[in-house]
Amino acid sequence: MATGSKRARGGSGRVKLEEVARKANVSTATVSRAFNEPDKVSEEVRQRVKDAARALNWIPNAAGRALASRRTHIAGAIIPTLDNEIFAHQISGMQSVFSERGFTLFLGCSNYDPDEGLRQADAMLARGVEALAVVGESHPPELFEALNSRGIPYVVTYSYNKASPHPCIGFDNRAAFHRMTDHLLSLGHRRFAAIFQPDTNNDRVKERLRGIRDALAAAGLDIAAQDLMMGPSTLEFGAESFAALMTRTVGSRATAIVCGNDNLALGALMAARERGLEAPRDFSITGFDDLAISSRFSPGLTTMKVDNQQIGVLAANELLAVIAGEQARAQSREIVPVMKVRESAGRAQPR
Amino acid sequence: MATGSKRARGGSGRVKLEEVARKANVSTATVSRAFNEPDKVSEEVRQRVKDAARALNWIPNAAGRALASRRTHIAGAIIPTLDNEIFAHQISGMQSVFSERGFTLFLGCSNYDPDEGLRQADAMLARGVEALAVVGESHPPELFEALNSRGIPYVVTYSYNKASPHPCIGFDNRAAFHRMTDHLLSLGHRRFAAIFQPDTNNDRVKERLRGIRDALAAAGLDIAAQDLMMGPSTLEFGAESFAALMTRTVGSRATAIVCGNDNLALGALMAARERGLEAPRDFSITGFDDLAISSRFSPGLTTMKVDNQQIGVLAANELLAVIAGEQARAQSREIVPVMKVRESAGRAQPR
DNA sequence: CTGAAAGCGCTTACAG
DNA sequence: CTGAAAGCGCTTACAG
Repeated sequence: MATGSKRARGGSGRVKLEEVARKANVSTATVSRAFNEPDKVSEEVRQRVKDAARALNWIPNAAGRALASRRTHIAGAIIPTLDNEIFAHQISGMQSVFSERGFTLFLGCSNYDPDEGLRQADAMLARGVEALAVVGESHPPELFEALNSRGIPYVVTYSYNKASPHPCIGFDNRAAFHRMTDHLLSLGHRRFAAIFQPDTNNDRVKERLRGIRDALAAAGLDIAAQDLMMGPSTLEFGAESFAALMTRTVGSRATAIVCGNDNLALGALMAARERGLEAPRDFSITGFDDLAISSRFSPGLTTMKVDNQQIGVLAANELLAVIAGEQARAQSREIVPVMKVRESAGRAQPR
Repeated sequence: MATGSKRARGGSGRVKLEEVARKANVSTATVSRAFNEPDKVSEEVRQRVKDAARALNWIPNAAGRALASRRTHIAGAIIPTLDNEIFAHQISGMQSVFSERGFTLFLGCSNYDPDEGLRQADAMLARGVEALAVVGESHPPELFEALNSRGIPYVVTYSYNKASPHPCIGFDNRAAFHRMTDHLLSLGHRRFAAIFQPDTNNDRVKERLRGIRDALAAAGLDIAAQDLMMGPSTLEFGAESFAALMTRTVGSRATAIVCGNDNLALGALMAARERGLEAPRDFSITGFDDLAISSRFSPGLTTMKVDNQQIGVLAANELLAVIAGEQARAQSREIVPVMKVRESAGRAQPR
């Protein structure tokens, strides 16, 4: 009854630092220091405090701590979807680095809807994330403005673009597909088709298509409108698209099919097998991602590999370096995809 | 200089509720109510407050709010790994439900290390998660104790076990593999092998193996020690294991191979193809998961499908119901896997 | 090395 | 319907 509060505000019920202080016979300041700046506390007192904390099973309340210290030790990541292992691997890499450094990770999925991405970013900002990673550059300007005006360090992942105003950790999607197309050109192909995932709100896909077109243009070629199939990134769509492409008469049919990813290419290869068609005898085809199955499939799929987990690791490290004040801004890092030449793409057959 | 604080404690630099109140000419209490209990504020004042907030680009500080209200609007999920699409889909389902209800999601991966899972759970508890979902029951007792002693609602996902002391949202792994084994028995198989992922710290895998053994025991059969291959859940291990099993002389060789998941089964099927062996002519094989490729593969893979996204959705809804006080405890929900009978498992061939 | 106390940015019981 | 003010659980500048 001595110093009871005048208003009933029932606490959280959790043990609080004050109780630890009382039990250890020290001030609250000392308890705090014992955990956050241990060298500033004498060996003996430190031990006493830790014993008391353990005995009471105290877990510091992060809200109180965050309010007082203006640190949350929370980082956030926003990806389009977890249904794609590419992004899952990236998150996995980030998660482990952050966790190791005492950061907990918020995860948001935009489902390729920029507004949803913005909403989730706002929710994370309100909760005091100290850094944010977002996939790609296709986001509302408000998102980057919110980050910049609050001085929250961030990186764009998966895309890499020299000219970008944002720190990027990823690879040059355009250059990668330019390279793949050059490979097919060097095999003698002159007639190209493409099977792609949708490019709505997706700067990576747009860049990939541009890479193909750049390479073809340099050889005086292009992809005809009817030879560009765009749809869901499923085996089914890969298969259907392949079937559609093969309805063209042999003379005007593409000999090389560039797919936006391995899944689409594998779907096409399966459809081919059902029709008795074979790569590289009857056509050539390429993918992107180098899924585990792509190398073991028959024919082995020519594709490109990107270490997505590493993208996540690098992104987290850059963000942590900025948070720690080691650098003013996240630095861009370019990852170079590795080309995997296998049997699915061979020399163009004379017709 | 009038009421300046006596101590320099430089704030966060962010706009705060107090400034919104000043601009709108109301008290801080009114600003808070305008957002959290709008009916308690007159139409006109509410509008004035919202305008002021917008003009100042105010985002509420979640730490302050959490401290005062003892609500964080944060939930957490701990899964073994994101490298498995099964868990990625589950998280995806949870994420979207939570996000819709104003909750932000912490994601932790234990990498099948119970201590790491516990550490992440503690970090989440310190940050005030209002609910937690964990995959499976293989966790240190401290984890569940911490949850229970703090009254944090939780669910175990993916596993379902009638006898479990925890609320479970998932399926009965043992029953599923019992069913699959019965299917193979009904096809006349009497000699079984299994290719499985490791069962360390993994109650789901242990239950699956038990399901197989239960079904076999009922038929007076068992799996010989050398016919149980256990290793990484990769195509490679599936392939190697198949090769190893096929080195046995035909008479003592398994005719049915039960795989712990589709990936292992697909690896085995690929190895078979390389050797000129074919299912179901030369052997029968089953998987679990029904990956997209499993139905299109040739032969189509007999397997079982679980809607993992739905598990995530149900888990999030249960947790939200408890948080909202609609029920005292999360309720268990059993999902029933759907059997997909395809060509890879056929009648046992006479030898 | 340690403590008394102010302050972090909100919410909410109380009073009107 | 609105406001004055206490309080949520910590950290930290200041003083010793």
